[in-house]
Amino acid sequence: MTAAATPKGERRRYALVSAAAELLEEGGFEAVRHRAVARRAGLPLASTTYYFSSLDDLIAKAVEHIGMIEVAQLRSRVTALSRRRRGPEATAELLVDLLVGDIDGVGLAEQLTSRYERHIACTRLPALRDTMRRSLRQRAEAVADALERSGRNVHIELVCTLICAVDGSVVSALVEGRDPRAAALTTMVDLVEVLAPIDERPVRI
Amino acid sequence: MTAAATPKGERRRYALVSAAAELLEEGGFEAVRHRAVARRAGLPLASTTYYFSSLDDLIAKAVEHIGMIEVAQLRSRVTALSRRRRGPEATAELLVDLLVGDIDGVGLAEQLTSRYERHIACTRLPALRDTMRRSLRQRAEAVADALERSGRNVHIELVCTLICAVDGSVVSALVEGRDPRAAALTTMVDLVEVLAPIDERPVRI
Amino acid sequence: MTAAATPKGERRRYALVSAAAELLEEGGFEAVRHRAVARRAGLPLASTTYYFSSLDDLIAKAVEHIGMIEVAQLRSRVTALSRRRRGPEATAELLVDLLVGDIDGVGLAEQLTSRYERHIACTRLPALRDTMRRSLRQRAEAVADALERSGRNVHIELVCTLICAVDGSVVSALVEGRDPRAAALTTMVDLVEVLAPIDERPVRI
Amino acid sequence: MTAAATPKGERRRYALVSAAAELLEEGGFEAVRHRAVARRAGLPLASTTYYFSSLDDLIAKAVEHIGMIEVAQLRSRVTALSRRRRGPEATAELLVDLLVGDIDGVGLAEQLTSRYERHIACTRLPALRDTMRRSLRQRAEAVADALERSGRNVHIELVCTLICAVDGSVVSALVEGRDPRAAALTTMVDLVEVLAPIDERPVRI
DNA sequence: TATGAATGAGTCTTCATTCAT
DNA sequence: GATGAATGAAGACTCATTCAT
Repeated sequence: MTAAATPKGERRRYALVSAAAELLEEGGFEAVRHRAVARRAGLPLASTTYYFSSLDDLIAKAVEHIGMIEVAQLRSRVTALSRRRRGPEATAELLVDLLVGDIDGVGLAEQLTSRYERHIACTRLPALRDTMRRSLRQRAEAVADALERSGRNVHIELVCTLICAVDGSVVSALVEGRDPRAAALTTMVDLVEVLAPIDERPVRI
Repeated sequence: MTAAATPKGERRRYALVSAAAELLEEGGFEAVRHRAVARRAGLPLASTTYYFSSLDDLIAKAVEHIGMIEVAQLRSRVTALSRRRRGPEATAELLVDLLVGDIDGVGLAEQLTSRYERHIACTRLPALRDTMRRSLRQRAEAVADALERSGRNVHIELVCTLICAVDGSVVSALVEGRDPRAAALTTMVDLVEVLAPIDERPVRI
Repeated sequence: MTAAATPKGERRRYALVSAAAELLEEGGFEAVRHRAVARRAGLPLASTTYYFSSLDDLIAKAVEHIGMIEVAQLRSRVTALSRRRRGPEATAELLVDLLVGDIDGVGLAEQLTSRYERHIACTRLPALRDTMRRSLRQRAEAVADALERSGRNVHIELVCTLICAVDGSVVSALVEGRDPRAAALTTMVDLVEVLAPIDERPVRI
Repeated sequence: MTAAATPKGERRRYALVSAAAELLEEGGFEAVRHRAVARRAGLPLASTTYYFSSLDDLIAKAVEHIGMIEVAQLRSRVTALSRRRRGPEATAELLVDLLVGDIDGVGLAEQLTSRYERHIACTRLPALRDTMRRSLRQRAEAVADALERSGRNVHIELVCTLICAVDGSVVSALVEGRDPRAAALTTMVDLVEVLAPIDERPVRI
């Protein structure tokens, strides 16, 4: 506990969390092992148990870490939002861009796989639930914010529903080996009637 | 099919697959271990490698097993479809009943968790892909069949989109700790405009 | 025992011995396993224990098999002996040709490795001793025969000594990764004074 | 070097290598197993994988260990060389004493068996090659040194040839169940003409 | 504060052999 | 006569965690 207080300790904690996060994205939960994390972080094996009470603890921190990165990335995308055409199709595109864009250099499929692995992991690892819940809420808020900034109507519940549809179609695409973005876009286009009220000036629903 | 009819070896294979499937549903992929499967099946450890070339092979068979059970269950539900009210709300309810109904005694949440774990596992374990793909296709077909039998219009692509939305909302509910059925129903209701053409007599889309 | 009496049984025994011999040459003693032999012979696993009392028994038969092939090969070489130049150098070459020639398509190094593995294996597996002893004696006799046929003097003890020198230099070459034939030839040339009396008409030693 | 001086870890490593070496000499390569080594060293099973990256690694270290012991033993013999008679017979005896003397309490036949097992093992286990090569070179150098110290002429190539002859005759004796020293001596006597120049004052070859 | 050392439990897998048919 | 089925024992190796320093 106090270990984390030192600047050096803080740096090491971060290095370990960061390494664990990388491994988590690359190889799933089973790839996050004490040894692997220590090696990736370039730190001694025992540091993993010194800075974290258990492997589950370290994993939890890694999940939180990725969640924060994802949200930060999403927010910066929202901020940088360029002017877009209006209309449900543009809305569909906007949502897909926000939700299925890759964070950085890592492969998109790998990133999305990891994302949904973390989602369902919450059921088996309840310790992750709060973290994930917060991440999901922040994600929804960021998407809502993006709609607002682009002069659209925000129905927060509807936004959640659309996000679910995107998530579902992305997972489906991952199973089928299809392109996740294309799949999500198709899904959104199918839901054009639902998108309409978001896009219309005079809210009517 | 009856125990007496199947030779002993086949019965043992089945016992192992069945045990592996149980463990998979109860504890996820990492719970499926040679020892655990053998113990659950009441068979010697070596029988797991005698009947299956590797643990991955056994896991693949377990995934296939669950997939077949799920589809069979879904089909029997479709067959037993009671007369329902018409209207988009009834359609929503129908879809949710079909997609988020529990198979048997096992907990619903556990069952759904396992289902989506198996979905995303395809990315890391490509050997599962074909099996899962087949299961998903059969699921979609069964749902389409249900719509047809209940005198509704079938737009197969739209059906897939709705299934994705249900899947996404179920996963979301699992993360949040909410009731998956309720969540799926809410989502469907949000998509009532999309459901409408399914329900209308004269196809219009 | 009686199993071997049937023609079919005899054929199968041979197939198993032959398969075991191949595996022995290719991968050493540890490569000879029930499963591997059965697979290589295209016969059921249990046939390996049906036709042979144990794996050691099968190995012994395989060693004997290779020994007989080696001797037969050597004898045919002796029979086919072309007219050669005289002189110690020619004698050296003759000996090396006979002792370090490869049997058939298999790699020479692999064959020689297996040969000396079988030699030293006798100490750990006394059951092989008689077989190997016979093979070695027949080898020495065949070499002596070759010398006689080519009009040279035969000192059986000296022949054995020369054979030992060749064997030693071949093993040495295998360790060093040098060409076994070249190494053996060099050794023989070093022993030219010893070869001289073999070659001279009037025995002088 | 003393137990007190070496840290505990080093002592354990040594105990394991030493145990592995013993097993290697007593039972050949297949006797060197994690379990057996740990039991022999009186250490927990996991220590074998803690100190050595793999069993092959441990075996390699054991082979190196024996090689160093053999060379050290040979060198001490060379140093302690008593005044000897001259003449080829004495040279033969000297070579055999150096090359076929037993190291310590262990049985001579067992020791020699292990030696040649290690020689030919290099072909199947290339990782051992460098180690063995070094051992063999050092052995040849030590023998050459012995000849020099006893006022004899050294023809390094000839020395190697004689060593090969000794090695070959020892292996042959092991197969036949004859006394290795006697066999080696006989072989050397057969090569008396070759030994002569080594023994002669004025080098003539 | 850190960490090298250590290990019991458990991982998947192979295999020689037995036995019922 | 022949073999599919079966399994206890052992194989190499991994890993989360503890502990002494």
